[in-house]
Amino acid sequence: MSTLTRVPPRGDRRAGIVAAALELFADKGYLATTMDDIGRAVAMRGPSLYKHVASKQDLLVEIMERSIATVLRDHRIAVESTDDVREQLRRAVEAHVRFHARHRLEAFVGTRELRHLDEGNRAVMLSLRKDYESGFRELVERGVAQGRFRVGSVKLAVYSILDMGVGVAVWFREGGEFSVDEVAYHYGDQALRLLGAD
Amino acid sequence: MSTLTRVPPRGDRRAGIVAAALELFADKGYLATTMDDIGRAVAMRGPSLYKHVASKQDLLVEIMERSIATVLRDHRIAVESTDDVREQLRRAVEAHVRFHARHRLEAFVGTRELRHLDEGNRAVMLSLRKDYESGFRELVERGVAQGRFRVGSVKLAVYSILDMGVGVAVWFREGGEFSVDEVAYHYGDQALRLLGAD
DNA sequence: CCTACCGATCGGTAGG
DNA sequence: CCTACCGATCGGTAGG
Repeated sequence: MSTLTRVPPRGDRRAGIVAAALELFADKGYLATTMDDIGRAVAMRGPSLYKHVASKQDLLVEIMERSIATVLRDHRIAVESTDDVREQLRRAVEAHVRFHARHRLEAFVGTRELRHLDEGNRAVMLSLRKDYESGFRELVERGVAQGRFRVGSVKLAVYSILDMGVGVAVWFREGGEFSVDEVAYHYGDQALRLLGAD
Repeated sequence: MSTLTRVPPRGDRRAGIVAAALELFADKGYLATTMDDIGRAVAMRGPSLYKHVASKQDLLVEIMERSIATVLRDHRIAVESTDDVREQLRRAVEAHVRFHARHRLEAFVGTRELRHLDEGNRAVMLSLRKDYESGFRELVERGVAQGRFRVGSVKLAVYSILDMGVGVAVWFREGGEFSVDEVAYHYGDQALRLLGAD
């Protein structure tokens, strides 16, 4: 019976395509990746992809939107999980680092392919990234106001903490010298040191 | 007389082309930049560039080689300028940050376009970057051995310090809130805090 | 989901 | 340093 044949549901097919695109965009770059490349990765011809996605650009947008949504959600959860600003900062940094270790490819594509987003999509993405940065800035400012952190410059401290987390995506390997948890813990610690936290 | 006419010397013409390529590669990316784009920036047609450079790839190689050579030289000078490991580390971080503030475009191209280097060139570049990283690692290890630094992990501390410096290239603006010197000083300070330096 | 194909782009060469 | 042009590639559409 036709209801028994294993036809991958529509959503799964599309998800597979997005996953393949993510891997290829991260590896070769958006421009260097062809629709044929993506098709080959999911056992189709390039033109067949258009039954599932509207365009190559659409794939990039979907990847980036999912990424930033995850990051923002994890950040919010971390900050709302406690009232102590020092602990909030630690958990926010840990969430930041966990994302960059677990979603290395998304992290790459998210920053390196920003310029290949269409005008409107890029504006939205940049604004969401700004929000994320602001969340950290407010956290550090509050810690300073409460006398819990001592920094030369809030702005430079925040950039430093975020950038060192972003860097994790470059070198982290599953099954390597450090587990995700270990890296998250160490980076939380380093961030607190950098902030002169009590 | 012909010796009086202002013909730009050969080297200058080539330097102008490399400079234009740097700006375009950083802005649009290597693949998205056409030889016509570069030509337009120096008031020529694309094909005319081939009188000065062998290929588009050559331009990328030249940009990257110059970059890494500068970084390695500045690092060496910083380390050789004193015997105190704490001061060596501070000066090495300052040199690292200065480079990423002053040569923002080179920094972008140097990391983001690595994958568009031909096999051989890429191997050389990766090896030189490894050398740079090793220089920092040895510095931190020596500081730890001398009891001057206290870190959870040398490796993670070095990655963190390097990555936060790399991040400077993203947001730094000449004439902005901070001067190059201020940024270099603050980052040197943050690195020492992160290392638990005495 | 496939083949055939369009229209546009691009690095590099020819030949002044 | 320029125009003309080659050969190859690519996103996307037509029409099954």
